[in-house]
Amino acid sequence: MSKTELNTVTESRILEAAEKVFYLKGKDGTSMQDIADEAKLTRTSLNYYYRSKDKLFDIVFRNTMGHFLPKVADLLNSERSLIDLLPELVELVIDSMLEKPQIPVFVLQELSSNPERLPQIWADLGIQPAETLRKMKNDALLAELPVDPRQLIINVISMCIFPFAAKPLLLELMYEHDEQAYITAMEERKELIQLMIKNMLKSS
Amino acid sequence: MSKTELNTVTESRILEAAEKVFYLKGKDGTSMQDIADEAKLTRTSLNYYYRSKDKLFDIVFRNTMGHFLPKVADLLNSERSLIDLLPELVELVIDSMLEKPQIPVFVLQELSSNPERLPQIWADLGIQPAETLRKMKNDALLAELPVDPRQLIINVISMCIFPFAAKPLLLELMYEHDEQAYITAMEERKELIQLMIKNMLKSS
DNA sequence: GTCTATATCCAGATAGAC
DNA sequence: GTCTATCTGGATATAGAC
Repeated sequence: MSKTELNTVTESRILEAAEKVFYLKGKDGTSMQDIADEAKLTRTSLNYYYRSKDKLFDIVFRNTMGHFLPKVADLLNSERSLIDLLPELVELVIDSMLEKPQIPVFVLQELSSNPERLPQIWADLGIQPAETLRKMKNDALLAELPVDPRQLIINVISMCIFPFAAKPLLLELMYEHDEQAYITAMEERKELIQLMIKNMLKSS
Repeated sequence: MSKTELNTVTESRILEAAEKVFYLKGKDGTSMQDIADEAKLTRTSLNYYYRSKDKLFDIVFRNTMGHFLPKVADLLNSERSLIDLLPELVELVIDSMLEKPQIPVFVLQELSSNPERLPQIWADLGIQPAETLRKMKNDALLAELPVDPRQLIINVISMCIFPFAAKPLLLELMYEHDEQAYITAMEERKELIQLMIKNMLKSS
């Protein structure tokens, strides 16, 4: 292996370690030492590769958003009606969360203390909120619905994401600490939410 | 005013300041200095009243849970069927969140990094998860439903709570930074979710 | 590239004057 | 009760040897 290859191997080992610890303890709860321990390196080396904690966190945060937002953005930027897209959206979001269930709390906490990050995120991913909102308002199929389309979408993403944000609670209250039972239930929700959507579109 | 009255006035001023800053920046993101500034005191005085940051945080956290969980617990501990209780639960939870919309992220973040706190919370509030789960399984009305009652409840609390956890996102994406429009929409959700519940109970 | 050693800073917490 | 002054520890980050 060449030196630059070794280099990138170490870099990604650091990123993995950083992600793991940041997800677990949050940005402020994590020290560079924690990450160094996890990556089996000294703090100095982290600084060598990523200069500062802020920079390292920033990369982890962007990677996290990049893990699922681009696919969501592709869907939203397509010319199809939102109603057609919803089933795919549900599938997509739940599958992403099953891979990394800690993402919701991690992202919500960061956005809640630093909402000014949002514009940068849209820019990174080529999303234009104003444009998306405009499209939604002009969407012929949506316009005929008995419900406010925004409420419809809020319902869907709430049901997709919240059960992961509240994982510890659900594990204890509903699934008797049985991880597998919890995961199975989350899988089942993909079908279940599709059904709920159909109901919402019918009801008046 | 007597000295002890002045005392308690200062104490509650500190608690208010602590709550405000903890809600905004999270436990690890806040320093005692931040709280002291907010309360217009020196750090020393905080320590005089509350001994340590951990103790202060603990009180804020318990107060927060106490803000809405006792009412929820009362509902769950009653002998009525969960199906009857759901409408009241929706009303209760959404109203609580409208009062303090930062609660969801604050609580979810803390529970996610310290899930071992949960047993203490049940103890404080006289909730017995095992008992509640048992009651749910023996609930005659629930047993006849076409859906897993746990999924039903997850859907309802997801739709009640998530829109507050994601407030910055919704404000930007759906309500063009119009706080009032956002609040009105959240109010409307009380009715809307009732309707969704009816649909869930009908569909097979 | 990775280490040890060190500089700087800031946080939490306490002692003691008033 | 509230302050100033101080202690101690831990965190980020850099310098410089190997």
